[in-house]
Amino acid sequence: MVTIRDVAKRAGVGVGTVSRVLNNSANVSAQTRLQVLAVIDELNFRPNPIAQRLPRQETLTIGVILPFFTFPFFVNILEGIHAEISEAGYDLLVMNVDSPEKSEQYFGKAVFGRRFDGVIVVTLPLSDQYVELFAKNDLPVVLVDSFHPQISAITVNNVVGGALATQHLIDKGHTKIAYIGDNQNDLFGFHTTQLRLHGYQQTLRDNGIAPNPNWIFQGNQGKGSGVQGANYLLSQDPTPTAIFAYSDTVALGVVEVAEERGLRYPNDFALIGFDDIEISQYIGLTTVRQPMQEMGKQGARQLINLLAHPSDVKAIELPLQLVERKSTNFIRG
Amino acid sequence: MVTIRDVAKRAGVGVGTVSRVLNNSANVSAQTRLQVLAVIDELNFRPNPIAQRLPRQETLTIGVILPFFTFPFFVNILEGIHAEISEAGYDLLVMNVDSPEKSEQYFGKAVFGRRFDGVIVVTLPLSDQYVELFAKNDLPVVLVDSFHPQISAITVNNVVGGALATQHLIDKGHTKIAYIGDNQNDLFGFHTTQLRLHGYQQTLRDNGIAPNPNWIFQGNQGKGSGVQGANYLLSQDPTPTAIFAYSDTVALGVVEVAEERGLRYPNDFALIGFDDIEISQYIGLTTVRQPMQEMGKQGARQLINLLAHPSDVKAIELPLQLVERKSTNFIRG
DNA sequence: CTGTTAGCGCTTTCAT
DNA sequence: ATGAAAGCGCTAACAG
Repeated sequence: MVTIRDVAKRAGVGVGTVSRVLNNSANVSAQTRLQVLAVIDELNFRPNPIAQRLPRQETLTIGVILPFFTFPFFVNILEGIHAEISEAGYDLLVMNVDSPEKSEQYFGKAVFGRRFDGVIVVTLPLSDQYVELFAKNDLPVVLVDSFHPQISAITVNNVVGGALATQHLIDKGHTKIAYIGDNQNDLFGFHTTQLRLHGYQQTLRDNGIAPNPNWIFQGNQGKGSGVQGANYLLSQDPTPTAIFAYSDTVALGVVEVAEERGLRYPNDFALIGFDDIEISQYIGLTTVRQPMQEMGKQGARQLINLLAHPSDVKAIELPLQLVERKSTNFIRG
Repeated sequence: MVTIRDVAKRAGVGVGTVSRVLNNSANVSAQTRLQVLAVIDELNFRPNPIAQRLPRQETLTIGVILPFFTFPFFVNILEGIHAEISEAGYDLLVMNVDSPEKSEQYFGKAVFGRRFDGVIVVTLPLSDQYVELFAKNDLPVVLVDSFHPQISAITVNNVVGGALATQHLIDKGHTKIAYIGDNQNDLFGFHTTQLRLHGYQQTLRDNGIAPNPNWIFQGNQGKGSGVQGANYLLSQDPTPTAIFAYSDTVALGVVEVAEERGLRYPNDFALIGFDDIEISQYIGLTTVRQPMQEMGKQGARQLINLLAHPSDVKAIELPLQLVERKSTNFIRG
């Protein structure tokens, strides 16, 4: 293993000088620089990143804490983050939370471990306690798809999203509109399902429609919520004509049940989801699109900015967009 | 920031002792251990991982080089790897190759960077040159969905996979069977498309069917390959009755074109894919399932084993499984 | 069993 | 502009 010392010796200079050319610092003559560079090349020397990090007191790595790593929503956000972070020369360490204990464990690792120069938290809520801990340790954090008043955050407006979806259904002529939520994440403390529900209820009222509590179902397991929800709704009397599913994944469960029962959208019922994951275009699902990759990118950019300007906290809200496909496209004759 | 020195001082012992209790090494009296532990707790001390890595000469992190991070196939493999790696207490650094240059860059980073204790390469081929470099640097590598005779590898048998798919179609009564490959990855040097093609051709011959070169199409862009391939095949005369798509993603492209033209499986044509990504179950696509997550897990386990026993190289082949769904389920009346 | 000390490979003053 | 030297926080060999 060739070290900076070897290079210095061979180039006939001090290690300090080698370090300076490595870091492009001023105060090194063109002459010497070239010489050192030549030796570095000759010896194929690469500085040991760990050895660099110790005296610099930085890790050059960013930690990302996120749940359910394989879900398309999170993968897309992660891709956005990864692109920006690696572009900026930082390493990315992914912490995949698949149980509440992991969450606690990773937050602890992040705050106390001196492992990261900054942290991005996706979807998971950040408690006041941790906000304080992050602050105390001068560790920049940004939230993506989550919110805290004192922390930089990239969000969409889920109430507006719920309203968008509901209004679309109403515009299509529906009045008997159901909502299937998903409390899967209650354990982790997400609360988007409540926000979208709120937008849904508000919009119904704004249109003079009284929300029917029998048409609101809160499941607790992604696609499973859709399955349970669809079965539940189909057992109601009267039955709703349109379903607003908390997420595209939940909508998938609804589709499954519908197929089993020989029902198909848009003719037998209307269906709208949320997120616009890739699969949605293949099954013709109308949905409210979240700019997932962009959310990741912006989050990463905010963090990188915070590294340089620690007090430049800001909250950014990205727009949601209705994507209309055949699942809501039945025109009553 | 509290260091090991602070702990030592406060506990009235030497730093060596503190280090020993930190690393659970023997030779420290229960008495002292308890005392030190108390102080660690009191001061809420956590050893600085970077400072630990330097003298230990290990990074405690594993690098994963993989392409197209967001594709379900890779996400699933990655999840398997992540689960095992983090279980074993290592950090995971993901290097997402989305262009040939990135590939070169990341391999260089892995070999020369002293950043990793070991590396997992997914799908990308490992050149002899790099095999040598990894060896020279005593850096363990394992390949997942890729192969090299001198390196531990987790693979499936793609020739057999091609045969499985083709035989299934033949068993369903088809003789006019087309293959749509995908050379997208040629740039990156994948070659699975050739292997599956080989299995396809071999199986046709074994069944006394002469492969028709007009029914073989090599696209070059995932779903796009399916789109081009389907359009091409539909312009042939005669037209095949069944299509074996290189991957489920390619099959998706075929479905898209078919829908545009008002064709639907299984009645108008039969379709089989490869991989069994999540979407396939929703669109009723028959496919050859790869045990993606298991491939990742086994790869990680092999690597962890190599860390302890550097010469214990082994090649593992995991089984493929035909998953029959409606896309091939037309029974000729 | 335990304290002391010499590094790990690099960065960064501090003189010169 | 540059060399020497003092750490960064920890581990591990050494001496007791």
